[in-house]
Amino acid sequence: MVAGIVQEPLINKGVKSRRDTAIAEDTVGTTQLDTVPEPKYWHLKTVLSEALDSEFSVGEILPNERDLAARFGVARATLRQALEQLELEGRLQRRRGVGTTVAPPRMGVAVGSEQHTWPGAVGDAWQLADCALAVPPSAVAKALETEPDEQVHIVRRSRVTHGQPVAAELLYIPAASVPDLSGIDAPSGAARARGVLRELQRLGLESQDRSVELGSARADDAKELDRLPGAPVLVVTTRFVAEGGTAAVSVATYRADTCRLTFGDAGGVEIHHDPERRAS
Amino acid sequence: MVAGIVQEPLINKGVKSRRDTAIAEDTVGTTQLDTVPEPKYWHLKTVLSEALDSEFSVGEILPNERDLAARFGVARATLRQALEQLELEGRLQRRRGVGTTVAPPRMGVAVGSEQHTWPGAVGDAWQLADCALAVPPSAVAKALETEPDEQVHIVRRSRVTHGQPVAAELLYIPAASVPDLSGIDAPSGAARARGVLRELQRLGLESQDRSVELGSARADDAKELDRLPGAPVLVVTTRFVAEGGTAAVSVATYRADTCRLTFGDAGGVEIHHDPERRAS
DNA sequence: GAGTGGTCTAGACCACCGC
DNA sequence: CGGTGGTCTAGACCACTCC
Repeated sequence: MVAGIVQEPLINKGVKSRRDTAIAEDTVGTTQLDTVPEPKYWHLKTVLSEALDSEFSVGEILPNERDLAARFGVARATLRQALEQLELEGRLQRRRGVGTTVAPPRMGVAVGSEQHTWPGAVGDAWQLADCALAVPPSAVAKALETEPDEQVHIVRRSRVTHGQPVAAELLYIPAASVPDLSGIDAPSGAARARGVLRELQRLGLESQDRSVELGSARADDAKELDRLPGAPVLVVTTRFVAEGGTAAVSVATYRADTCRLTFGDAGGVEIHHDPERRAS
Repeated sequence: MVAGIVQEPLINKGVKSRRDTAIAEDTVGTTQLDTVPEPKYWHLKTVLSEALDSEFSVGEILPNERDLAARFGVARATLRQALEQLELEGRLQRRRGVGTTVAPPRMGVAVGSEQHTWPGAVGDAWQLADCALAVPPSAVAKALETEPDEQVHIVRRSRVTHGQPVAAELLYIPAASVPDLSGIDAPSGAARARGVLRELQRLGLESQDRSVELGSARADDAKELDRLPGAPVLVVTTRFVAEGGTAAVSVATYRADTCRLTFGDAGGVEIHHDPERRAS
């Protein structure tokens, strides 16, 4: 669409001008009848998105919010609304006290292959944290078919990819699924977690089903994922079926900003999803 | 946790009090040292979430934002931050000009069974809309292994569950995948879409892989999904492999607020995910 | 301490829905 | 038309990070 002509930068990085390319000028001549006036933050998001494509590279830091807002002639809250959307789409990364940087493309994270495996099988991507005995949330208890006040083993694991934490998981395992824990000395910690998973793997896994939904990070997950509480996450719930019943339930919380969950036979689908260009 | 004692309502629905149960009083005696003062909107979200559980039923409408803000003694923007989170988590539904209502639990939406099938196979959940010939976005072109400026068939479909639109899809099919379209008269529309899919189904499907990521609704998708532009969506990208190459790519946009995507052997996992009670 | 993003306020006006 | 949520403003202060 844009011809090969020299373009004014959408954002003057170094120098501070009164305002850079006022929004009112719109992007080129939109020729659109003002039937439905788009919100400012939406325009802004589009302009910023294009600027990110053409004028910034991954990891580069943007001007701060106050500057950007002034340059575009909008209130900071309005600018922030645009930045929030871009962050939600994985285009930006913001860190308090540091600044806003251009995010790398989302990484593909494999979530379960066709062949069914128990958690903790060789070569899986998870790192054991610890293990405790506690009453699960009622929704999980129902799936496990345990009494609402019955304690189960809860194994915490975390997943790191490319040196970055991407997911935190809670694995709920009823005592009935791991009947013989006599060989395990450790009362808690990674050693015990390892032991519990080893016992679990003795069962024959019949099937597993999974669901994915949007959620927001609880305080503890947020901390582990190096995000603020409330950050958007993809919650992957897996039910492991063995011997006719639910042997375990896993609730894994993935960073929605940096992760693209991949399923299926081969590796990841290599389509980097650019929201502004999805249509034909 | 809450004993069987009579509780003050967290929200007085009918009557307007100066403010209902000030936030400062916190939820019961939290006994927590004020080491890390939680943001107001986070407290608010918790309180509202509990109120939704105990005092409201699905479909019930909440007091309007100005009232609620006044009752809790916060600015409307702060209240809205809490409501936004609850909407993101699928607990609330807000409609401009109407009000805020309590959302039903997210519906499980099956996204592909273990056995691979072409889109348009008998009994799939999609409804054909139309078909056009156009140049796909570059990311899709790369996955299809077509030239960047090569036109492909683009079939639009939509998915309705329980009378509600849940997803909009764009199916990209290179001309090479459907070599013989001679039997199809219609130049466009649902009839042509049907014909193109029928041709596609003649190929042997070898495998398919899928990815899921968070996105925000484009204007046209938003309209079809009955949401505002920018609404959070789960973008499911599927690559269909046949005869050693990519025969088609599907980009499906699901409403993140109302849908829980389910995968796997059996039906849906029946864990309704309540974010506030995920931990033990 | 200086600079960043995160939270919060108290207003205002607009777009939309139903009556 | 009145009432709803959606957008926007111009401030303020706070929490955090880095120097």
